[in-house]
Amino acid sequence: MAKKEMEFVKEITRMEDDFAQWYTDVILKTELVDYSPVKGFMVIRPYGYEIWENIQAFLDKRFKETGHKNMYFPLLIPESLLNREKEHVEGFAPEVAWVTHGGKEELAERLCVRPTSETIICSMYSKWLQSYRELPYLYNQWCSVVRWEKSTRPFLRTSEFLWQEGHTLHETYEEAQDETIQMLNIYRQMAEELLAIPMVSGRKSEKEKFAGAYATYTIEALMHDGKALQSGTSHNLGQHFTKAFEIQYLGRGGELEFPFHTSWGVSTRLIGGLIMVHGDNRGLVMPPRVAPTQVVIIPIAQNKPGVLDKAYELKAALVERGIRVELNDDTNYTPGWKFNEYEMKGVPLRIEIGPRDIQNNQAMAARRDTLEKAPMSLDGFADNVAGMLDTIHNAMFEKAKKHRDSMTFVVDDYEEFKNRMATTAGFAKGMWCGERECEDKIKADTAATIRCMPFEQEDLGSVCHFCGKPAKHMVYVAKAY
RNA sequence: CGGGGUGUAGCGCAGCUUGGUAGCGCAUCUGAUUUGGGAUCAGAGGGUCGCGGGUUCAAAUCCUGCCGCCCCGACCA
Repeated sequence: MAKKEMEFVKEITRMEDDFAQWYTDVILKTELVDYSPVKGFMVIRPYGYEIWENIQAFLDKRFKETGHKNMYFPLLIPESLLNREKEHVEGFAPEVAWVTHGGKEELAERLCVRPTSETIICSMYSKWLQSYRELPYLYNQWCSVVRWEKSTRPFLRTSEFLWQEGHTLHETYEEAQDETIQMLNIYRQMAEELLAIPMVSGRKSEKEKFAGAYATYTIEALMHDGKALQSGTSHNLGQHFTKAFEIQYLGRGGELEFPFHTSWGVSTRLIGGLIMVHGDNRGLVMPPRVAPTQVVIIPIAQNKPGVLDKAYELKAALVERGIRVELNDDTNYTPGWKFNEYEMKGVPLRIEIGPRDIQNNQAMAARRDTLEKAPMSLDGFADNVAGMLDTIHNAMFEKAKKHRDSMTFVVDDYEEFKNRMATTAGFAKGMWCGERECEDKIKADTAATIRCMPFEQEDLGSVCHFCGKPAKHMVYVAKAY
């Protein structure tokens, strides 16, 4: 058995040996994605897509609870529209894909495949908005966007990715700012309550903010290998776009006004994040609330009388309770094979039911996160399972938080900071002067970037830890995906 | 766009040095016996050897051009 276990582990590269290869092995072997015939474009397979559907369901409910409605805008944007806002076009121009022909005829004006939809949405908003009475505009769309990336990795950076983008208009700056922060908070809740990923949230520096934004806010997670992942952004766009697109309305005082604008988005990148935060050398570890399959039931010695009946009875009880459950009664595979298979796929809880268990009015419950196996009573079975899933969620969140905290350090000494970024990486906390020159030097020296100026500011001193000038903000610095 | 690697069955690889009718493991299919941590036996199917050109009686193998993909950087969610 020990030998077989070693053989199994060999199928997935160990994290410690090569984290990037581990990631690739896991996503391919668990059938989350596959590479497509077009470079940089991935196929999301059913097991991966179901994760995205669960993320969508969670967010869509929150969006609607906060007054937003969904809509859909076209894939293609005329070049002239993209060019309307200067910072924006400069930010995205290098990575847009162009449609130049319709059939055999060359188009009079090139059309870009949307890299994001601010421009086309604003052009329509300017047509629609007339009066302050219509504000706020609270809309969102679920779609995919295309950015022609030079180097790509499934989920983390692909040329096309699925996301949602909210686009709202408000009467005042304060309202727009409240909206921006509200949506960031929803993202943070989603990350913590659904994905069990602890986030640092805060504001981006001028260098890192969205092209055309007044201010960008972000949630940042730390991956198992010590690199950070920007996991969601919310932008206060001020009046940059509304002025460029001449969105005007008649205000309360009878004057024409420009509204204040926000946009916010998360993408399928989140799936990459949950893999790299929770996964281990056996494969995926799915947080229970987002897991496509939350519980798998494996009957043992299933041809013995009563076993399969009991297994189906347990499944029915879990379905009744609203738990996503799968029962694998395929006789071509041994229980051991199934155990390994579902562990690799990260199913949070495995229930084993065999003749001995039935005799004792129990089942064996094996947790994926801790790999612990213990008897579970069949009295109140569905409640026991539901409780266990919550326990697993909480344990996974705490474990991820502990890991992040263990890789977070204060910058005392610049040389040590450089050294640490080159080895174990992690989150570096420090005071920062706020100057672009200093930020550029950090990147040149370490390849790390300022991830954010967190809302929860800590007073770590009065001078910049990176250049010695007077400090303005406390920042998190990390290497990023 | 720079650096590195790789291309032979669905997947992982051997064969190439020294040219001679394409092989192994896993997976798949059929049947039987099995089932508390990746079962066993018997049988079966599956290939334009990345693409083009050349040398040769003969090319997976030698020469040549091209292409794809992966990883690491720079750029970005």
